[in-house]
Amino acid sequence: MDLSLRKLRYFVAVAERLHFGRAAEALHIAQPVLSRQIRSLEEELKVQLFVRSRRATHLTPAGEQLLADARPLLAGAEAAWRRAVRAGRGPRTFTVGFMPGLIVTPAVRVFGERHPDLTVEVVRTSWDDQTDVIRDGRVDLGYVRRPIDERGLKVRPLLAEPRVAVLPAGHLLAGKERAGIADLAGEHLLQDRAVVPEWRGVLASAQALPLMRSVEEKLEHVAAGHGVVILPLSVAAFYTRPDVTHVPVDDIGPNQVCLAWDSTRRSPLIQEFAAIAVELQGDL
Amino acid sequence: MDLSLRKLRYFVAVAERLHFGRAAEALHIAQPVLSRQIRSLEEELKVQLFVRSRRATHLTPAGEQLLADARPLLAGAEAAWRRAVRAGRGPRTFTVGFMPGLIVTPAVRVFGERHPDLTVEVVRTSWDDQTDVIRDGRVDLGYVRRPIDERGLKVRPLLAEPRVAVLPAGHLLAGKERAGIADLAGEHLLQDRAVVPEWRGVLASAQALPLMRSVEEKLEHVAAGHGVVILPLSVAAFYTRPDVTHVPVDDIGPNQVCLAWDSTRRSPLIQEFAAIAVELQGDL
DNA sequence: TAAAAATACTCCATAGGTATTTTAT
DNA sequence: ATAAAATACCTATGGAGTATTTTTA
Repeated sequence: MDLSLRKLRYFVAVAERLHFGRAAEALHIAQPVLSRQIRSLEEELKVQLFVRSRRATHLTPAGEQLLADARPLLAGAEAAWRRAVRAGRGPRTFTVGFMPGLIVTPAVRVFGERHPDLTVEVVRTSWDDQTDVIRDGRVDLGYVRRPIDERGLKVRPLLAEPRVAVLPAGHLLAGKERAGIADLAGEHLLQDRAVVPEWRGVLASAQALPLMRSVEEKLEHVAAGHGVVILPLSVAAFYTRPDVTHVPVDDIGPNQVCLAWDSTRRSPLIQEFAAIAVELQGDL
Repeated sequence: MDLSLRKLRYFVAVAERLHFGRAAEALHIAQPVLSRQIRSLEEELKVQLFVRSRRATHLTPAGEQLLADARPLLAGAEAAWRRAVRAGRGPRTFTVGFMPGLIVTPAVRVFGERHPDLTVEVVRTSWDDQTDVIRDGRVDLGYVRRPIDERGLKVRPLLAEPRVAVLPAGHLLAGKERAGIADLAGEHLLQDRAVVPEWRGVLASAQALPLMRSVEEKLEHVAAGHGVVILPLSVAAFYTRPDVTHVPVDDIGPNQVCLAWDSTRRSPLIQEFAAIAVELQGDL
């Protein structure tokens, strides 16, 4: 009758690895336990989820379907748990996430003044977790930068800002007024391709990306001459260092900044914060 | 670690009734079992959910918060279960929901022709369940009529159609070209107020509404002279009967018809169906 | 034949039941 | 005094473990 979220979590672990032994290890349980739990899940649903063959395990169509639903469901459960615990402990809080370069303080200040009883918290996010923190309840509302996976979210465009190429200070293009994306041909893009779709079609050297979790680390690599990064203007302007400059790039579309929140929720606080943020934006 | 959906379901039952005994009865379990399960949930979360006093049980703030998240979570679990089972049994299906008066066949036909392997099903919905069927996975996409609770849904406006007052054939307004909402003063509205927000401000007789689940039943009551209903033109035009007519009402806004689907999902099939529906709409 | 998953078994935690007690009005 | 929830106590199922067998490229 009730779907077990534990079994669902186990299922996702196996589906991600397509290997019972390694999934069991990752879950810190014994392999036979996992085999039995998956089998039990299959019996409850009366549906086969995996095809087990000698040297490979793979998903059935039903398994694919379940996997698609499982992740948001688990994130939702985590979010519900976290929010309930938070509501029970101490003062009421409202948490805002934001990506580097975005200024949230004015909106937070106005919002905080209207709700003196509320503790307003602020969390800096990154490309990797900017939407995860919304889905799993760590923040109530996030300032995000597109492109994002909008599934499960309510997204409200806030502003668009131009993007620039960040270069070593000694670069040919350094100091130029503007540049075209063609001028970057041959450069190494120190970034996930998906973030700069316009990069397709550029003749560029493809190398393995070093792991860079923060803007600071990206700039370190740029300064070291490993390549260039494309950043929203406000970010490039914020993280200033003498050995790095930036030039606007004409044919790269602007970066869209949006407000986003969990689409299953309609808290008056979320609505109010969003209204304040939009209004303050209009003032600029 | 894992939230138990069973306990969550029990929690919702108690939160809805604020009475352990009656909730236990509704759940077909014994009252002490329910007491223990709720207590166990409170211990897992380390948060008090209910305040139990002698003749009343009520929710704590944490309980309120959990209740807000619980329902979509349970609906999501049900949807995931249902879709997995469906994907496992027989041929792949795509299910479309629609409200009375809406014509879905052209879109279904085009979509079905492009996917000969797919079984396309159609489900008629009502005011009460038009969004529930989306949330709990009974349909993949729905043609809905606003206003709806948009939480958890992705909504795409499709068309707007004028609304008319449906009257007995012998009514004063019968046969008129147009009417204003003021002309309906004193009439009994056989409908949920929320559906016709413009009705506020009309001097109208307030009576208990008889239970009417379908358009047919509403028309029966209109014919019997019990009052009037406001319907989208296409609905009034479809359900024709000799003892009932309708007149356009000027100052009631048009009814908006939208496509809606579960916002956590982004299936190519849903996208494609939506595109076809929008395109066919443009042709009219 | 060897890696991978399934089965066999044991143990304890948890969900269920009934009977009874506590509690607050 | 009494309605409502909590506690006590018992049973059965389900999840966890280890040891072992089955399966198939």
